[in-house]
Amino acid sequence: MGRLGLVQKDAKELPLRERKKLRTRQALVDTALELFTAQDFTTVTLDEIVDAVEVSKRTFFRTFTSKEDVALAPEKELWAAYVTDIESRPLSGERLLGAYKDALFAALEQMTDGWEQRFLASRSLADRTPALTAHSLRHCSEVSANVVRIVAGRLAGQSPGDTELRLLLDLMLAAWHRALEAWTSSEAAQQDRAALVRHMHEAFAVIPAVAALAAQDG
Amino acid sequence: MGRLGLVQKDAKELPLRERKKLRTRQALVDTALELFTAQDFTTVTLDEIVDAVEVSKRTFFRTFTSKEDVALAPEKELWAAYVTDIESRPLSGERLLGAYKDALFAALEQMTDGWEQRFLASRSLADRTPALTAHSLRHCSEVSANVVRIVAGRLAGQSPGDTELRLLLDLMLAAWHRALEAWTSSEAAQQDRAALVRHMHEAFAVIPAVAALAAQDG
DNA sequence: TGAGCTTATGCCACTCAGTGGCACTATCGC
DNA sequence: GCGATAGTGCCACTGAGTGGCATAAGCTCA
Repeated sequence: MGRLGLVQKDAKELPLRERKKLRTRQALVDTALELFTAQDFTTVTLDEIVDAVEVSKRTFFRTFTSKEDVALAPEKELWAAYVTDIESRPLSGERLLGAYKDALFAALEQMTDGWEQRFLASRSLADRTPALTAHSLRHCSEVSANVVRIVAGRLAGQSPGDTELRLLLDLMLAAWHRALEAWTSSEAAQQDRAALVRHMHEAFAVIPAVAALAAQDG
Repeated sequence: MGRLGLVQKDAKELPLRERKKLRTRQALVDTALELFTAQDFTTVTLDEIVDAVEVSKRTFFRTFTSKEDVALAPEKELWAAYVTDIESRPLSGERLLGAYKDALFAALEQMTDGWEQRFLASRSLADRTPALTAHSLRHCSEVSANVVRIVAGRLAGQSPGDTELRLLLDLMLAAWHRALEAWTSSEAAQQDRAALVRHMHEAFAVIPAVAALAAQDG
């Protein structure tokens, strides 16, 4: 579909300075995830990371806001694509959950090659590192608030209120988190993107039953 | 109903050493919330807090795990009561959402006098402090996992699967967070416990509509 | 191609959260 | 009261994150 080609073209059109910045950024993410995976998020020190990449600590903090930030870079990439997709996606009062879900599948598809390995490493780390869990949840919550603001603006005044929009999104995100859990805890051979999509379908398939349970005692 | 009397009796029966620990703990929470509210979570330094309470920094970290921990103490208190309530609450496969909700109302009632002021301060801080938002969400997520483990064990094998149990709980928690948002952003005169309960009812009342939206596009 | 502007980087010193270790003091059980 | 058993204070240390300033690298226009 030429997506990758487009990205390369974009990259080539970027001025040298920007390309260098992106290159060190990518190097930082890669080596950080490598070191965190080999050892552990808490034991790996920032100095080890910047020494390995041969940049100063100062440069690290101009690229990332914190040690957690670099470890969650793949996740942030995904959510950025999600927001972009939602912004340009046709919406209607009904089939909202469908739109929420479809945007996530679409965002997933937009990730470049190699993203899934980084994302898997990032998620595995987050599952066993409290500090990363916390940062991940906060980012997710910020994105949710943004998405609801966008969607509410688009459906201005129409059918579902803001609270409904948000609860529905949170419900989908809850399912997404179950899917992630299943994915990261599955055997290594089943940790590619297709498997993640399967887990997402399974988790989303549970939602109707939950809706029934929720409806039966208002 | 004599609940408060019981608590006082319990406190009196505690050995002196324990009572002292509780006293400094309470002093730390109170002054920390005071200072954070007067200034700001990030600008208030740990030394200021421990100087005001006249304990050493070392003692602070024997009582709390982090600076965030002390700021979220009222919230943790509530969730501890929630888990305790769930553990001893009769459960059935149907009316699960009802049980989740009722346990929260029950936990709220068990909080001692003065709790709501501390909780309000804590929540207001959390709303405008990223680090606190993150820690709060993580704690909530850990409690969720625990609650589902408990409930799943009690309903072993029965009707709803673990995923359904978790998604339903997450849905309730999403509503709870909306209620909190409404409560903390309301005018000061409407920030007592009764008002919080009203906001909870309002938020929970939205769930059926969300269930309908979720059911219509599986 | 080079002068001059702009922007990223490196380096240094600093603050502050959090930890480990050890001596000290207060409580408890008898 | 007298050992045993805590909790506390003090001190030195690591490691994350920030501010400031000099330097180097990339960009722009002649």
